[in-house]
Amino acid sequence: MSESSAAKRPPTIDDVLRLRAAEPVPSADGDAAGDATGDAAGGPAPTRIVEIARLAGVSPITVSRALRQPEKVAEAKRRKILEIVERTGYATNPHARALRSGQSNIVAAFVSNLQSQQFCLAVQGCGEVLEPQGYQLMIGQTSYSYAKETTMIQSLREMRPAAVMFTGVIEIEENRRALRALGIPIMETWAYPRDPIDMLVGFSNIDGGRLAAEHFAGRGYRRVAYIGRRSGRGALRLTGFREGARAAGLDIAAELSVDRVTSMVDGRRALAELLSRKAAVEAVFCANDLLATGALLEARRLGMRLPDDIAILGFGHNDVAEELPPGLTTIGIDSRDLGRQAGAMILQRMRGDMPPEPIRAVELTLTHRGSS
Amino acid sequence: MSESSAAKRPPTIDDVLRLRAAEPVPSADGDAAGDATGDAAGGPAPTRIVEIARLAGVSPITVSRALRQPEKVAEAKRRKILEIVERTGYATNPHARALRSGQSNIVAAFVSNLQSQQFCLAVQGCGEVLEPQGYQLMIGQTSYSYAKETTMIQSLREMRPAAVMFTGVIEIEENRRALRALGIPIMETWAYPRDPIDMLVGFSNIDGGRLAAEHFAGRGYRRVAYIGRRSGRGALRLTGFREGARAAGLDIAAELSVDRVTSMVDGRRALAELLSRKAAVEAVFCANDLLATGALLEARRLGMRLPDDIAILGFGHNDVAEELPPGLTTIGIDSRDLGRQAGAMILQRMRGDMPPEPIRAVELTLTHRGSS
DNA sequence: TTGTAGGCGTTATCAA
DNA sequence: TTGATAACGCCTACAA
Repeated sequence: MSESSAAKRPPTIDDVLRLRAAEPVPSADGDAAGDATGDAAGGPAPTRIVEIARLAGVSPITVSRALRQPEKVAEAKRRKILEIVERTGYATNPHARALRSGQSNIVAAFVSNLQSQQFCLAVQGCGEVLEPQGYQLMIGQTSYSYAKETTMIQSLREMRPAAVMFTGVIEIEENRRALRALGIPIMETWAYPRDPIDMLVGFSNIDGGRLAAEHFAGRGYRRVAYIGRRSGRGALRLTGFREGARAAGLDIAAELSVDRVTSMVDGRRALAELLSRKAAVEAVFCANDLLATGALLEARRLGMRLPDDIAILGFGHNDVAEELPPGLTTIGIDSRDLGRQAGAMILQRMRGDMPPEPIRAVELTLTHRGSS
Repeated sequence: MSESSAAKRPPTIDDVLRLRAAEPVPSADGDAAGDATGDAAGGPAPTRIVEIARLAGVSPITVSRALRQPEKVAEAKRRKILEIVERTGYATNPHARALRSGQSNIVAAFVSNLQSQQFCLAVQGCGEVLEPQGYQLMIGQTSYSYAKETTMIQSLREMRPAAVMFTGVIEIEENRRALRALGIPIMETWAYPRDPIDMLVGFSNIDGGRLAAEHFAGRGYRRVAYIGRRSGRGALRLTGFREGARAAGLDIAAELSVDRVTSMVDGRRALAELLSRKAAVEAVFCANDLLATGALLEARRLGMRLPDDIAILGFGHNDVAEELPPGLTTIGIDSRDLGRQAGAMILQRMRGDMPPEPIRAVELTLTHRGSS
């Protein structure tokens, strides 16, 4: 840093412009070591609890208590200790703590896909609850691959987190056993199995599919179609859709299987394929919003009017779905809230309380917009 | 699990349907403990290196070496040890290792916004390089907040990661010092400051802005406008845009400041505001694709033809930008590749090699589509 | 309320 | 190439 030696304030426009591309000059250019954290006392921050203990004139265990169970330390001592900790910038070594206590502050969170807005929201919600309590989220991506899921679950044995959360449920029996064997809180989400490994905040994907069929029936569509995966949650949504359609007397004119969903293009293609079948479909239920937005865009590209020429219904409550004219009708949950609930339950279990109810359901809602 | 006791195979449709909503039954229902990982030898996996040492008839340190520096252990012993480790499912305790060796296997990655496709791609790319080498990414979100950034950087002192990566650069001097004081590899990205803290894989946002102006000039637009933030990277892109516009003789008819960008709606609003000014703008450069897609949608909603009535140019190479008719022209980088390069450099530094060049530039490209 | 003693599981160091 | 010894920093168990 050359022009500016200011600290403790947000950067101004000048700071920002300082970033202007220039010859790379790798390092600092002589700015005096000043009041950076840990240097307040004039030296590097202490790395061991004994140094704090010495400064405070108490034994190490008292410092330890002052940090973890302040109520167990006399007011005066506690204040003095915490003041010294604050001033010196001392930070507990989490490895030593975890080694001795057997308790880590890391919670592993696995998402099927980091690109998914809803999964990220759920993880964020979970982090909002856990981080203020001193836990750190470690995020991994399973990429909808059973092989990768298995590898990551194996790696948990090494990582030794305090708990694990998934944006999904674990289907492979061997993985379920491996998770149970960890002996830590395990949170599954995004479905409603009857036998979760440990805890669950979920919803019934079958109900979601049924809701889709009921919505179509209510709007007067008769010939309907499904686009989506036939495995995992897609299969469940399809099952519910079929049941709902049968109950309402709808005619399922087509079920289009899309195995890999990586972009809207997959939805575009699927709709084009569906239309090429000349099945005279009035309404399409897409198993997720990425497919649905692709289908919606394709329909408009072909000059079709929504919902008159074709109605489209998605799943997932994705943001983009709201913005694309005429607006995508979509079924979904409040993902951030799901994450918060999951975080709160995990927290309870880590603290040793068994939560009153290890299984919770979140509400599925349908947001009606112009596409149906 | 009731119907199915299968393991070691991907789930079939039947397994999936088993997940059908039902009465919540919290736990397992008597499936015999079997060959789950760690149980292959008939008992729980060993948790200490001495147990492996005993089984192999060697001392603990030899097992430790066989795992970390196999070349230093005699062939026969090494094979025997690794076979036992494999068979029993033993996993090294990372806390003990980190405590004794002072080396963690955790790399902290901070993104400004987890919802950003490009940032996630960069983190994914980084993980692709680091995870096979045994490192784990710990992901945090700074939410474009200097306060949160500061808090998270403080928490690094406790976390003691092996390295830190940011999808951005650190502007606040105090934070820069705190990071330097950690004494670990620090990676900054997404800009091109002349004095990175430690290492950088970046690009010049000023060049990006200039590229935008040059593109407009090349397509024959004269009256142009800017929509975006006036802090951080937005300010840099604006600076470059101004320079490019001046050099090419363009007329910047408006500069619209948008401070919080959370959804496309911000872009919609900004364009509406811009149009209300009756500035007869021909082309708009939006500092990011979220704003640009919002602007594009708003323009179409108003019945404007792109690019004839108005041209729109974004920044970020976002996926969605490709799909929205008529396709958004956008400037950007290969984010996954940036992440991979960053990961490789971090790896080199963690292994103690100073990489030949601590600063690398990635290429900015313009993808031309129908919106300009 | 505070302190003493000792060990969590691993690896650095030194010695053979 | 292998091993003995000790220490990393903290917290549990127990005692005062």
